[in-house]
Amino acid sequence: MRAESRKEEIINAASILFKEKGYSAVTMRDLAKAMGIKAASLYNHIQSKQEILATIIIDLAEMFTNGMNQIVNSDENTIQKLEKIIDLHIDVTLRNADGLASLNNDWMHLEEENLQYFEKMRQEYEENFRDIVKKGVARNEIKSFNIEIIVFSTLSTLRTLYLWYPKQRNIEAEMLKHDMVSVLLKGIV
Amino acid sequence: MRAESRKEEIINAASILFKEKGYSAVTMRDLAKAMGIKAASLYNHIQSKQEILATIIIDLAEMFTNGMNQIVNSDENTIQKLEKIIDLHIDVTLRNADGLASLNNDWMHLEEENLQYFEKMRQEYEENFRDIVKKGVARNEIKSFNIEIIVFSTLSTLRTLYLWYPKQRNIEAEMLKHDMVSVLLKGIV
DNA sequence: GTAAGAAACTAACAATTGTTAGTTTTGTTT
DNA sequence: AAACAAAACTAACAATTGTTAGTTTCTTAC
Repeated sequence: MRAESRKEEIINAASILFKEKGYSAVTMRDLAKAMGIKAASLYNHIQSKQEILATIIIDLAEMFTNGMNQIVNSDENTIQKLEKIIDLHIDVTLRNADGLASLNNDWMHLEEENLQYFEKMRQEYEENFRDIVKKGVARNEIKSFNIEIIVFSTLSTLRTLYLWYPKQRNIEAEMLKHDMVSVLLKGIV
Repeated sequence: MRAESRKEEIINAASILFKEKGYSAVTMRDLAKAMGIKAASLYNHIQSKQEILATIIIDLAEMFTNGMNQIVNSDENTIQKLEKIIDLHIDVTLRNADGLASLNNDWMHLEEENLQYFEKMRQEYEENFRDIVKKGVARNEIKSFNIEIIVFSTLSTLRTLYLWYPKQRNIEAEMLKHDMVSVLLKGIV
């Protein structure tokens, strides 16, 4: 396992604090205390509080974007693509559940270019998702409910995984993937 | 339509700002500007910033608690109860979508008694939900996937409605209820 | 038109914020 | 042991925060 750089340690500590109280409510003194140093010392490793937030969010958003691009460019059927999207969310959640809190709740505190970049990625992600569902309905692979409702309902669950999965001690990733596919696609009744 | 008191106007304006930036990032001067007055003038109507947050969140949490208690104490079957829970979330969302942002994202900034009261209500709500699903599985009204996954998945979608529904111009409440029941209970495949 | 309450205002406060400058300590390499 | 970089420190800053005190203005009822 690669040794973490001091900067990475700070970003990980920040992810946890941001998850607990949100970006705006966490002060640099809070973060320093969590690291066992003084606030001014943080600036030997990072440029600003904003840089921390941007690093957390943009890295994660790019993971989703890259994952979705691979899925879109594959020649699988709709159900297989949806299964891969579920896999993608579970994988990213397992890798960085703390950071996903910032992506979901604090993206609006990004500044200028990073905010625009993030919003563009998010919009394209949702459009790719919607197109997959739309084609699925057109090909009768998916029931023809309102498309927006299907997209919203599925995406809500996947986006909120970060809040829930870390609390579950006895659910394996494979079991989660399997049951999640079933629940989201085939229903519970 | 009943005339809004000045205090209610302030709380509604605060709900919108809290939704956009979160409780911690909204200053009393931001709120005053949105009301067209100076920050100090707010204190003729409210006691503190914290009181505003507590009012928004506790009122909504009590709506959910009361709604859930009615459902639990009814003698309907599992599917009917789940449908009523979906109805409840849609109704509360339609009534106060802005406030739900605070309930979902800023509850941890409540202080002392209100924080405890909220956490108690939330925990009981989730337990009631879980019990309904559990009974449904035991009676073979619901497929026997992992219960936690079913509860999490359904609740995630319902809790996130506030983010999504206000943006939909051409979805009627009745149509939303119908398709949401179908998607969540019967699946999309 | 005056009394009274509601609702706005100005001015200021003490505390906290992110950040910088300059200095000292720690740890490693020669 | 000397040299050097990494990483910590102290002290302070200008701006912003929620809130209070005291005062003025607006609205309504008699």
